[in-house]
Amino acid sequence: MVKIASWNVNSIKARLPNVLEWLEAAKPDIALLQETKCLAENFPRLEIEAAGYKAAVVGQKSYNGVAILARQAPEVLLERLPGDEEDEQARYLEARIDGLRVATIYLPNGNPVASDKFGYKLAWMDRLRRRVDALLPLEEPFVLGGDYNVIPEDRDCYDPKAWAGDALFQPQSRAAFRTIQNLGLTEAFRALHQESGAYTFWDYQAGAWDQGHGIRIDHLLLSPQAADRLQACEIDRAPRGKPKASDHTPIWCELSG
DNA sequence: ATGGTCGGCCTCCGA
Repeated sequence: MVKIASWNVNSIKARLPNVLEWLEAAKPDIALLQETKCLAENFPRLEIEAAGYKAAVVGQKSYNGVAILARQAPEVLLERLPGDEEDEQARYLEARIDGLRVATIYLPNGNPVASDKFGYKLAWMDRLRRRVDALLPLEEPFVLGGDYNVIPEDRDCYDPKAWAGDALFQPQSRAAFRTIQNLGLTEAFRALHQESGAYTFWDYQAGAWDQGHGIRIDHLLLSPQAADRLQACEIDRAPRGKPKASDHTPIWCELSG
């Protein structure tokens, strides 16, 4: 069995105690992190290694940043999403660990909708679609996990009306997410759970966590060969309730074999 | 109750 988790940590430096506590408690074999918010050379590798994990890192000053943690050093396959040589934002890292291909994804937020940020989001999603298109013919097990910044359906949102104008909830964003899935990927959480109100993000503002006002935007997308092995997928709410929490909480899945 | 919260950091931007 292999346990793969994804967590937007909202700064690896600010969150290091929380991340170390979570690694110790949840014991993922592979951890896909987003919003590390630091240059690769400033990533706290020593502390992560002391916890028993090797890190592959793509960093950037102040914003974005992704990493993959695993017991053995991940074999890095790609450090950026193909399709735009001008794109310098640290949002994608693909690696192989024990025969399994994984990618950590920090998909652009896209707000405000009436700005070029929304166009960048949709273009990034089309690049991801093309990447999936290139990977599927390999017929490999792979997991693309991360902060997709997309609320797939009304039931993934406490108050759909409140999010109607948001980039995370635009019909175009949701359609692009569906298009990627419809290439043949399995969204692990929805494959195993049908309930509404299962969230992965609660805003820091307005007591969203205490009031249960969340959204589900962190997803694990599995290739057919990975989906065949899917045993479990859960959202781990515990880290969101701790002091100095990230605004996201981890999601994980287990694959047999 | 017409606000409120974080993190990084060229004190405002991004979320």
